[in-house]
Amino acid sequence: MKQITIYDIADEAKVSVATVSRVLNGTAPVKVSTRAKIEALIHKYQFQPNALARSLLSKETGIIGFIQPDITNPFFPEVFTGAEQEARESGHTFFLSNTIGDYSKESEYLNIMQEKRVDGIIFLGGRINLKDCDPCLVQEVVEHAKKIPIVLVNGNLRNTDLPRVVTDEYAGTVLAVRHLIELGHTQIGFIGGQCQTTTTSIKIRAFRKTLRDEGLQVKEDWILPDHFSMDSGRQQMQKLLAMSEKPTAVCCVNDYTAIGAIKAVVENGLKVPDDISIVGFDDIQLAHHVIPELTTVSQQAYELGRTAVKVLRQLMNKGKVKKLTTLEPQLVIRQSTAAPRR
Amino acid sequence: MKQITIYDIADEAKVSVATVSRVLNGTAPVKVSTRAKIEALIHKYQFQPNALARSLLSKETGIIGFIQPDITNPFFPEVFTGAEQEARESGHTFFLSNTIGDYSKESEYLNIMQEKRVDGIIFLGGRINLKDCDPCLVQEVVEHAKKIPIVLVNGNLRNTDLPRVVTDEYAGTVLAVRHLIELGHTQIGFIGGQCQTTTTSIKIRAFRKTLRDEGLQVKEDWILPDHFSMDSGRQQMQKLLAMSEKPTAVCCVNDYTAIGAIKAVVENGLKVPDDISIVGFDDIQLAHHVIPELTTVSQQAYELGRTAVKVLRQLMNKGKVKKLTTLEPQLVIRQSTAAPRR
DNA sequence: CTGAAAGCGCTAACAT
DNA sequence: ATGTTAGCGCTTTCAG
Repeated sequence: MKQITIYDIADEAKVSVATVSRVLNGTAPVKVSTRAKIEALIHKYQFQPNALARSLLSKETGIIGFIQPDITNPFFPEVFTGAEQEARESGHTFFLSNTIGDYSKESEYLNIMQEKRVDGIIFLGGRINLKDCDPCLVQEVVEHAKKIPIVLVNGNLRNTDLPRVVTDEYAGTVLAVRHLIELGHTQIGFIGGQCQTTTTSIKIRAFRKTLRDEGLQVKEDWILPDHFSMDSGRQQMQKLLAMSEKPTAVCCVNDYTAIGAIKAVVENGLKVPDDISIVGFDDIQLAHHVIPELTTVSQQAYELGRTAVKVLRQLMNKGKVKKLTTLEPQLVIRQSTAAPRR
Repeated sequence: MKQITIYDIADEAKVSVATVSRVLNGTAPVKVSTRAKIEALIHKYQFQPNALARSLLSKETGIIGFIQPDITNPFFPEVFTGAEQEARESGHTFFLSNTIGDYSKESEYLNIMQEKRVDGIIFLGGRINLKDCDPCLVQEVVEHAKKIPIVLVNGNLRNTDLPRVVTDEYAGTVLAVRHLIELGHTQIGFIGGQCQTTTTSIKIRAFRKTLRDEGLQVKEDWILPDHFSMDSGRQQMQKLLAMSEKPTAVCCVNDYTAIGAIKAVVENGLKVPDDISIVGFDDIQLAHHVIPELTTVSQQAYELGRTAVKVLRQLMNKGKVKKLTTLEPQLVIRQSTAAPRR
């Protein structure tokens, strides 16, 4: 169990630690014979230099902190996978946290990451997605950002100039609503999301505006935010279906709620899209495995992750960074939307 | 951007670093007035002690390495969530890797984790799930395990005594097959998984044995391993449905393939469970949101994660550990299984 | 109660 | 080509 060190190698090879360090890093020429001797020892003991000691000196850990709310919602793993892919280029690896949108956990992780001297942080969800975030929580992030590069993904912090990478959720929602209108729908509802959340409020705003722009009436009763889960989608759709006057199409805050919504429709003996059209948001992998396959707005989660790392890397290299990178979402038409009955 | 150190604090407080260290750790009494002075400074500069320096000394990083093949398959995030929950008790956090079952990536991560001196490693998937693993790959893990505690989850390494936490997949499969037989099925197929994988071979073995024990015939053409993805389930079910003689029920290697299989059935204009019963394995959250809700075998993913951390902790504390902890799977009957037609 | 100093494992001048 | 040595930031004896 004892970890062996550069000294152990040096002793046995009868050279100084500097020489061992040199063969380890190829940082200066070493005689072939002594190099061979040292390499043999390294192999013999399966010696791995202590990264803690190295980092203490170099001030680099090669670690990126990834703060995200729910690893169980496939959207985040997809972003993570993109980030990981991109990070390979620069040899960075990840320290992952699961905050469940709990602000105190975010603080905790922010501190831990700072203590562990990660090279940078990618922040998703939680407080950066709040319409009205407590200034203290904002300030906390700003303080950390003074010491360590942070990029915000799909979120924002008021009065702050942290670099951000976002999907244009407004435009995405417009795409979704227009699609429904073009199919001939005039009675459209909105389901899911939390009001205090920017994702939700942006989407609802785009929803209302598009409806009005197209000369349609916005029925407030049909706007039912609640949560981001499948269960939530199911429940809200249930409510909608219990109303005397029902919409013929529904926009959902994300694919998870959309899947729940479909479930509710089917449970009521109705059919998607025949009786009611449903459109999601995110385009998680599952979206085209569900029955019926989900029409949705692609956020390019993977690309979002890659881009976040690219921006973070610029920041870490003290290069100039675009304060805002926007990815354009795309409408993906599949089976869950169709023209309304008759 | 400059990180401040214990020296900066000591200087400004006109005390020695030792004293600062004492208030930081509460490791010895400090006069109230000097303590106050120091604490004020710590707050003023938002000082966070450098964990690298600490770990260098303490030989503990508070980090657990989590090696897993596919963060995109919800089963793994569920295990991870359980692990994280349990790890909070001891203040451990996670270093995550995504190996995509690529053995060279596993090696790479094993090395990185070793260099970073993580306190322990939880290993899922990849080589530990191989029926016939290259001895070199086995040896590599064994070498690492000499230096750092490793626990294997749902896998094994031949001729090795690394502690393991596993679901009894054999028993789980028996449960699934029996359920189908009790419903009256006699024509049963098996879909998904990779042959070289122990999960798959254990399940297929249990599948065959149970069928025979119940006096039923095993039709080899109906055993179609391939992969673990939804697409794979869809394709294999497609093949099954194209056969002249078809089974009336199908066991799937996991929930993902089962969902793909349902998809294929519906695409062929048939119904689950009316025309064909389907049972999955894992009981991912999605299983009860899919239409029809999936009958499956619960692996208690969350519990698996918790247990893995518990065992790992014992190992880290050099306590005695059970070499093998087995979790009993449970049959969860939902809507995707029913008695065969007529 | 507090300070001086050694040392954790490694790298990077600076010598030789 | 190789050795010596001074840190990196922190904890921990050992003295006062």
